[in-house]
Amino acid sequence: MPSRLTPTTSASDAAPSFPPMPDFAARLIAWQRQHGRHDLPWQNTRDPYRIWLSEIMLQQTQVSTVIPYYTKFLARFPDVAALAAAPSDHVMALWAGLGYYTRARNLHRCAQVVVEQHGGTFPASVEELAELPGIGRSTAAAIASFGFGARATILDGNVKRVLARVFGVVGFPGEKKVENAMWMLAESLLPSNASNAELSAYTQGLMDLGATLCVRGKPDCTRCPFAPDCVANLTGRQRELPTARPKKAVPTRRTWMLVLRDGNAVMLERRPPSGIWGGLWSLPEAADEASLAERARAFGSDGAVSPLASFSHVFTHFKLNIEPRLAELDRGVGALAALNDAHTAWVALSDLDSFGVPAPVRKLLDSLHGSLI
DNA sequence: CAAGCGTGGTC
DNA sequence: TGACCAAGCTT
Repeated sequence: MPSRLTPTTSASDAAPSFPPMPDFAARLIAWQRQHGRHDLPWQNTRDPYRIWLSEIMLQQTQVSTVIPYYTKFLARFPDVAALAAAPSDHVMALWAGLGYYTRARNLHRCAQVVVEQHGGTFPASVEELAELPGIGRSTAAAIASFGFGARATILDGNVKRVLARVFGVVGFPGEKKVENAMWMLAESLLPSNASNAELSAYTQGLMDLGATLCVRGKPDCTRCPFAPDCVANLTGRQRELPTARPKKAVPTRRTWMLVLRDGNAVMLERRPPSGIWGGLWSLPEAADEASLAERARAFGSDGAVSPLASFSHVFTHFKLNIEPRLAELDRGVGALAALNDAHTAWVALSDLDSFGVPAPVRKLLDSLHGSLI
């Protein structure tokens, strides 16, 4: 029998077991009610639509980043029917800047499935929720817990960090084996005889503990209800748990972007539905200087292309060096409008809000707009 | 299964 | 200032 301070799971353990933790749920619920968060914009409602919308936006995204987007979406699309009926381009335009654009597409599809196959009402079970586009196991549990008081566990970044520290779970949580062990542990910690309200508070408590006390950098163990039992706290290993992601070199790519300008308008191209910035509107690109000049001529420019300040943008898995080039046309607004189709759009620099434009491209165009005034 | 998928916060 | 990663899901 290992000491309760001994890590009891690792990548090589076939059947991990964990130290006992009496009253984990009761202590967490009590802590959440006294010290947790109760005034986030998506709290104090049982409307599954609002809960779902917030949970999708919060995937891999911090609360402070989500709040303005959540407010915008709720104002424009007050219910699931309004969202389902909206054109895809409107949804993408409103999502622009938030990242992970597959979420926006799945959000829209999910709204349509709820309307067409569930009569406009979100299903109440975790199993049915998890079948909907963009809703995985953890998000389904969050929606079911907050919306219906269901007994289901989440397992997000907060919970992984809390569990790794409190129970001394060793191994990168992104690894399947470690994640599976954490799902088992999280399930085992759910309270057995709790009310709907208590189950909601329990789920919120998991998130709140990880987001406000058991943070990555400097966890505030003095205020933690699990400090007397926490493996990381008792052994001074808060910094080592959870186990960090294995380091990997980030490759660099380079692209040339064409700012084709006619007066106050620029030309945008719709990107392919999958891949980086899928489905968004961006600038025409080429793999080198000469190819870009060729594209400019094909669009009717005289071939005079001038350089703008280059910059780089870092994604999760690669770094992109962007070489913007400026070319000018003088056709006038009326002639430009006739060129627009499903893949091409001439857009006034003052009207970019109507299009889903990637954040770094938006910044480039905004700076250009500013310099033209 | 691991890889692909954005952006901004934080230190 | 670059490293690290956040209320993960899909392929």
